[in-house]
Amino acid sequence: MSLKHIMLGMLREPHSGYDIKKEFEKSLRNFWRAELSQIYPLLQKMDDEGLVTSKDSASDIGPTRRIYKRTAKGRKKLVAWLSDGPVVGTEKIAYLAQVYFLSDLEDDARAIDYMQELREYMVEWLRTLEATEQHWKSCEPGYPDDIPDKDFYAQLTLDMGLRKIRANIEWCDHAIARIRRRANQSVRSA
Amino acid sequence: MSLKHIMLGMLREPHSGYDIKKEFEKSLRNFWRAELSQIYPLLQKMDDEGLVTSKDSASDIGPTRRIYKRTAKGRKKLVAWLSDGPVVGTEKIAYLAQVYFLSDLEDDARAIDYMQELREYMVEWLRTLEATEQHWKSCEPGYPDDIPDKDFYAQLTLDMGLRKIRANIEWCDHAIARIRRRANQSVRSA
DNA sequence: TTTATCATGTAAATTGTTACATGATTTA
DNA sequence: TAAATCATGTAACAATTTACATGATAAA
Repeated sequence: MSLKHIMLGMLREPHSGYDIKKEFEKSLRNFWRAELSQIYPLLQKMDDEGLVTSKDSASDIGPTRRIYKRTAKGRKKLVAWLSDGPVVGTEKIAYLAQVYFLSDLEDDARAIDYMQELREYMVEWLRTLEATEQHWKSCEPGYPDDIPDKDFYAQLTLDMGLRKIRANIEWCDHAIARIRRRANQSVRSA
Repeated sequence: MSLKHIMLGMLREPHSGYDIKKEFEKSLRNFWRAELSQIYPLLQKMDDEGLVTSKDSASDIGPTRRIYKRTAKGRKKLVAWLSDGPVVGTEKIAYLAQVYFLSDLEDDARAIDYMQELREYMVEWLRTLEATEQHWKSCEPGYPDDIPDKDFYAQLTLDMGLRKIRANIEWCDHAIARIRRRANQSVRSA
């Protein structure tokens, strides 16, 4: 159960459910996302299990916020998750499944359209990652290596994001070129 | 709902639920997986919806197989899915979430262990992908571009897998080197 | 004779998404 | 005055995983 552990990671500092959602949108969206309707009940459950504590905090601009923070037990649970080693082999990448069956479009032009749309999405994504990097560079003087541990490991995932997305764009370009070359050749058998 | 469409892709040729599971293990495991307990009920549902037809086929080595094949309606549904454009932004990569919180181990050596274990997994994965490529190369004379459409698009996903996994290994190496460098430096603030 | 493979499924639990419900404050 | 943001949640549904259940054949 990754979400629980991810939230335990975030709750090193006190956060509300709303905060957690924002953190997903801002920093983790490249590898995980969760809806408020999943976050709120899970926080309550984690409270019941003694993994977090909660306290109410009045807000001047909205309703009372419920602030959670992990307990020693919660931290131990997170460390156990990390110590168990990498959680791998469960990734699902829908767009690759689509590419796998792209021949069913029975039209090279439409396959190219698909790959171009995918490329555009990746380029857009790269832009946001590069903006994030730029922001870090200007805020943290020792970026990327001489920064606090917490930021350093976060930067590692940003670095992976940048590498992955650049590899993806290159792949799209190669794929489009290859489909074009095939399309320009004489008629092939299906 | 991607699984339904993926199965419609597979059911271009007649297959049993058992066959479909094998296909996941053999060819799609890099970007999707599904259990038999999900496959069987979904096939029945798709039959009810008129997306596939089924017929029983006696087997000499086991129980009667139920063979499914997509209908014209099923194929249309698949084409609609592909035509809708890339399904993106829903990927969940648990190991990146772990790396993000690796500072909670509060021990560089254990973080390095983690990254090394991740690297080993990736190397193993690369080996299987390279074996797959080798197999194709020796079976299909025109590999990778002068092969039937269906195989060509499958090869595109293999190519992406190889690129991605190689980028991952490079990233692991860089990450390990960076963690080591930091560990050897003087004490830093958390 | 035990284990693996073939082949079907159901049941229960967990995880995740979409829709619904409320109400205050701030900005356009 | 309408829309966005703040902030909480519940309900219903969909997707996925894990465990259970059966029984034949083939290989070690």
